[in-house]
Amino acid sequence: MPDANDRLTYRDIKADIMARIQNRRWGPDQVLPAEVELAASYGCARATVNRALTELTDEGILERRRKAGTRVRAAPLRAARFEIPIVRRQIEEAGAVYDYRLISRAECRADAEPRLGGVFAAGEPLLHLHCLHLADDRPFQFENRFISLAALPQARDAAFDHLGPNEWLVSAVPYSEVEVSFLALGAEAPVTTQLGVEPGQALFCMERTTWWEGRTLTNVRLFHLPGYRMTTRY
Amino acid sequence: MPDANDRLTYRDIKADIMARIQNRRWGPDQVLPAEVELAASYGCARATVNRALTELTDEGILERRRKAGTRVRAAPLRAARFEIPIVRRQIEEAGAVYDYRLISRAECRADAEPRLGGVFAAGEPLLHLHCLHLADDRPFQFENRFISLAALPQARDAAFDHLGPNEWLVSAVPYSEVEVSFLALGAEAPVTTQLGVEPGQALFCMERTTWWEGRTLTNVRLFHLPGYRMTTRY
DNA sequence: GAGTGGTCTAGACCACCCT
DNA sequence: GGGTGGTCTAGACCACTCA
Repeated sequence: MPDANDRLTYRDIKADIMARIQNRRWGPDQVLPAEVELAASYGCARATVNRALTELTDEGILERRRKAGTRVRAAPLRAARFEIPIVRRQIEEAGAVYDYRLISRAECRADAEPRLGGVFAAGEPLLHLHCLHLADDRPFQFENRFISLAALPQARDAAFDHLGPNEWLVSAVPYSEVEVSFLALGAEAPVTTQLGVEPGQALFCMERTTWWEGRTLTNVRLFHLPGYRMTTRY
Repeated sequence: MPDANDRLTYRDIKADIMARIQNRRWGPDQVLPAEVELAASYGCARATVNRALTELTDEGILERRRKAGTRVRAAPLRAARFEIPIVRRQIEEAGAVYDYRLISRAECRADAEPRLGGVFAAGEPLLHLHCLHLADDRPFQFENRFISLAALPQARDAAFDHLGPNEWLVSAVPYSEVEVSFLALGAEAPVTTQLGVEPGQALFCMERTTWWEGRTLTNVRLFHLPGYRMTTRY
């Protein structure tokens, strides 16, 4: 019995269904009434119920199969959504002054580091950049980036001394396919000197690889200061 | 020009719009035609276009405001979805045999560790558990958990020697509110001995705090082996 | 004020897949 | 075979917010 005389929205229905699940009126693995029945009992159109149920399914609370019906997931399949921050915006939103420095810029081949073997085509020419992102003049994030010169030859003409490679890439090739990983790495040179941390210190690292039409464009490892964490609620 | 004579689905329309954005036919910050016009040009109902545009907005590609219309986000707001794994299922899906061991079980107060101050109510009685999750008899994940005995007194009666606390909690209080963090921590005792790693070794850690009706139920830190990473694509 | 997206309705057809 | 969810349609009203 959710609302009063007013018409129900799909949000009301979502909330009501969620409440029934939390109250155990609809327990784990239990099959819910069919959409038509729910629509009748809520006094609304089937499409409205459908939207509520579809969203709860996307959120991992329900499980739906044609003919089998809708049931409450016994172990809710929880998925956390993390916004992938753009470092400049991240720093500025924290009220600090963003600054950027290019530390080094060199060309190399894809076999320079063993881990690049699985990322780029063998022997492909790469641009290798080390960059530092600062918040209020203090190191905030160290960037170790490789850009494929085979896929993006125009990167050779970009200096990257004032515009960071991320912002350059977003304007050159937005909306590409991306793989993101979070991992923990012990600090090694040159991260240690740039971030001012001890060797071996545990650092939170975000690694990102970007493709465009099947070709690897860039791979980057972003190293954060000790204590950094990514957080979300659900 | 997406399909042939067949009726268009909202997926076709999504794909077509995405393609136009990638081809720069609709560049960054450009305003798209209104829903009614798109519907006319695709030869379908407005609701179908609406669903496509709504999903692209949720995915961070578009930005919509009433009256202002729909525009292409200049810097696509990317959000990555990570499934929060249940360790037993994670191990079994990798084709390994799951095993669980309770390492220690003790009662303490919320001031036992300084970091618990911000999580539990001051001085609250807690159950402190150390657990090990194994894959094929090898350590896979170390669990350092605190459970509020004020909020969950029935935890006192659970032995946790065969059923892990996560599975116990899921059956006791499913569908609660959760905050998840990913962070990097240097290994310390007792993690070092349980996972068999050197002190200071960088470990990927997932921390999770769970509430129910405003009270903190549990806080857990899950430590993974070196090299562990969480990955997703978008 | 007026144009846009947000949502609901009532009806329909179909694909899937359980029994 | 038949019941279920997935999707589309055509129309409608409303809330927001820009100019």
